Amino acid sequence: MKKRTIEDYVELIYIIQQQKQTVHTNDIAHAFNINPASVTEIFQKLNEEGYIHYKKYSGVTLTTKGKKIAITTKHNHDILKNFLTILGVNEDIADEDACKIEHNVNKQTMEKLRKFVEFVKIEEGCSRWLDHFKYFDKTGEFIHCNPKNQHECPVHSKNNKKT
Amino acid sequence: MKKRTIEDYVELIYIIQQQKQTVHTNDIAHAFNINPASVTEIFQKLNEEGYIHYKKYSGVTLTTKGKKIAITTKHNHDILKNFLTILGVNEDIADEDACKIEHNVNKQTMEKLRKFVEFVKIEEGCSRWLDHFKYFDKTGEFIHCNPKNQHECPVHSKNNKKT
DNA sequence: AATAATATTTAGGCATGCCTAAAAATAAAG
DNA sequence: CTTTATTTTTAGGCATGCCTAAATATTATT
Repeated sequence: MKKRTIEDYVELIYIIQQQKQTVHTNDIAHAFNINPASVTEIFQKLNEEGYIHYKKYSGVTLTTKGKKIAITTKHNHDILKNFLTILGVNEDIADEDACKIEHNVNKQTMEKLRKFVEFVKIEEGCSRWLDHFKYFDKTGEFIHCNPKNQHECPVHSKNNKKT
Repeated sequence: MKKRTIEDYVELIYIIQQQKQTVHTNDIAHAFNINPASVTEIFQKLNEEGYIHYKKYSGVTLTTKGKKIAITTKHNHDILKNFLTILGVNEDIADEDACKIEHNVNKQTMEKLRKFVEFVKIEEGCSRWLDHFKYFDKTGEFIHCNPKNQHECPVHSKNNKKT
């Protein structure tokens, strides 16, 4: 039995809302594969706690508070997913795991991860170490990322075709 | 209300067992700050499911099955903690977050993280990029990790004192 | 607009992970 | 070895996050 949090629901509502304006019980029920009746309960709770505007039978929209939560949650999710993707985790798994991690994690941790992703992004194209990491990941072989070794580096030397 | 899993308990029992042989309800109750009565219930469940040997009033020990789970869980925990520490997360936060993440995460993800930590460990001392990342984390300034820039790199040039 | 189809809600139920209070077993101190 | 203190267990309770079945709204079809 999966345990879903307020953030999960708010985030999903946010995503659906970008295409549909109002979000209905069935949208959530399908996406999370739970019973519409359960979604009604959740809507009631989210409404009480001020995350959504809810009126019986009319679907819901996010309040400002709700939208704010949704955005930071989605933001965290994206960072995590990007990060995992950098490490070479498959996209679908990265997505899944990002979901599981995103709520639990300390702000500082998120911040470091964000920086890491940003760092790698800036490095893009000139990052030898990441190539070396990927090579290490694939082959188990470690090449010293040392300028003087460069000519004999199987990852970066000219006469080497990267797979 | 924190949600703790079987792995959490088994792992804790494992850790305590390394110093105490048998683990008592109060040990767990203190460590997790929950009521001893709740621990009894948990012991009963863990016993039924074959993770521990349990007899009323006599404390518990891990079964082979339990020990196996505990070891891999602790292993994952260590990887996560090491990883977060590499990124510069404070040790206590790293520990806490490792706890939260360790059960939820895909095997592939764990594997990539493990490799990453291993990679960085091997690189130890000759890893310019990590220094550059830390510098970027601290200052927001990015230095191209390019061999020809090296002489003007504020992180690695001789006439620079690293803080 | 009447009826059929679909969507939503209500009501009642179940398992889980914790709680408190009180009972029972064990350990410690005189 | 008996009384007291401590630990552990039992019993009963509560909130949560889901479920099903049945009732009620809404929407679509003729």
